Amino acid sequence: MDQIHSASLVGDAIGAISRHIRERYLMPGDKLPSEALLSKELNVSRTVVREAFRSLAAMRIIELATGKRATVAQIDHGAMSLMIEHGVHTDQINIHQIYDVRRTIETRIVTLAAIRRTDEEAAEILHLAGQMKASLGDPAQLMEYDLAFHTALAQASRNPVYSLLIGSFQGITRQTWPMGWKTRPTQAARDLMVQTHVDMARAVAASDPLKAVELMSLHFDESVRALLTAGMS
Amino acid sequence: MDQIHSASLVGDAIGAISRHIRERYLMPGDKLPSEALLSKELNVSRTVVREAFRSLAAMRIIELATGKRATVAQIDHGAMSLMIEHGVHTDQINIHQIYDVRRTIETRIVTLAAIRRTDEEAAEILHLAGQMKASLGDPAQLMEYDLAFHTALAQASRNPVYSLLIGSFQGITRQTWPMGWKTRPTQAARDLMVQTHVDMARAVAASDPLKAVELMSLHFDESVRALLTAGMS
DNA sequence: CTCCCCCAACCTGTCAGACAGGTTTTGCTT
DNA sequence: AAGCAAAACCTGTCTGACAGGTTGGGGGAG
Repeated sequence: MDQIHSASLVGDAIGAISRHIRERYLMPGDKLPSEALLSKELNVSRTVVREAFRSLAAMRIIELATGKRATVAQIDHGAMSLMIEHGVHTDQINIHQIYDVRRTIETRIVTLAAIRRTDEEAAEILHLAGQMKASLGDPAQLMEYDLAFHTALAQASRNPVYSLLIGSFQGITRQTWPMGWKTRPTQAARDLMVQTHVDMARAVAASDPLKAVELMSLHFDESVRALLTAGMS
Repeated sequence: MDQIHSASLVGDAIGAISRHIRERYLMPGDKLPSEALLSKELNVSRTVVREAFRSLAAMRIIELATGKRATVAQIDHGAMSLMIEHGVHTDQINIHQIYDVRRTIETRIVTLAAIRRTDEEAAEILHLAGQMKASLGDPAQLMEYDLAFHTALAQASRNPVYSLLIGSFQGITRQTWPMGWKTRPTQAARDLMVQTHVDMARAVAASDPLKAVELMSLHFDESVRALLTAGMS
């Protein structure tokens, strides 16, 4: 019954299921075998198959739903977001390090967005910047439009890896954004922050990557300064 | 016994355990309660707690080991690496998109590395570049030194998020690297590729970020061209 | 002949209990 | 006081059971 213990039955099952997906070229939405069938094929109990499924679902490699069969999943930032948050909460990553990465990739994103955006995307980006301006009195709402703005830019870059990364930082950004906002006490500072976004949207709409990058850099310079003022070492 | 079904018992348990880590400020290495205790506290079966543990372990938020209690884990690129590979295998991400991201972050990494590297790190980076040169006849070995070289640069950037990202791309790079190598058929092309790394290592050791960035850009220009030649659309 | 509804078969979510190892703690012996 | 061995504890896996969600197909109504 029991063969050589390579590592753990669950680990082996994860490998077998991954291989199954790869070898059959399964695409997102395609169905996987049922737990019962896999447990028979792999000669392990349903418990083991279930734990393997859970592991893959945690990484968003597959998707589970009650009653239905497991399916191959679309890439999604949920898992990475949790991992990043965990890193920050356990002092393995700090906010400045995240800002450095965001600055690096977002300057690239905005360049690509200015070059590749469709007209619909340009309109959406302009719209979101406009909504930011309209939400100056409601920080929580403003933050959501801000996040949506950067997500839309990533989308317009036409590179799903950038979307994935921006999404991954969204969770932790949501927890630190208010800190930066509070340190922009004057109306002028707040107007500037929002205006920078509006101008950036216009630069992207005008297909002017250089201008867009300049504004993105300005935005991050300003944000990092705000965080420092807030006492984040 | 059964209260309102928020979503799923396992989902709730994952939340409860995450909260436990956060609220008690647990750090990597700290122990979590046993499965039996958690199942009693959360009023669920051990099955549910185990599946929650597996999910968190898949995201490398906690670490499991037989006999021992679960512990809080250090951030690690294993899970992200699998997610990226899954994205590529299911045609949701292509190699060029990954190269664009790598180029973007590695030019930043090499700048930071040139500024922040310790003398030990500089020596290690020079050593790895030297090993690449010595492995010109053994592609598999050369690839490993190449990967180690870029990992060492990320390390020297002193930003764990860059290390995490570089590590995440390593799995898929390992699967595509040989393709690029084969399209450098002449000895001159291969020498150039390795020499670029040696020069880059020297620039980092000399604390010359501008030169280092220039070489990194050159390297990626060349790599992307190689991939295109290999017929990667 | 077509359409719709409902049921049977299938599938996942959760529980309880059991047992084989690996790990830690305790307490006794020397 | 140091060291060792047994007891207590813990995780990995299996089995069997049942509630509830999902789906395809067959039969009846129109």
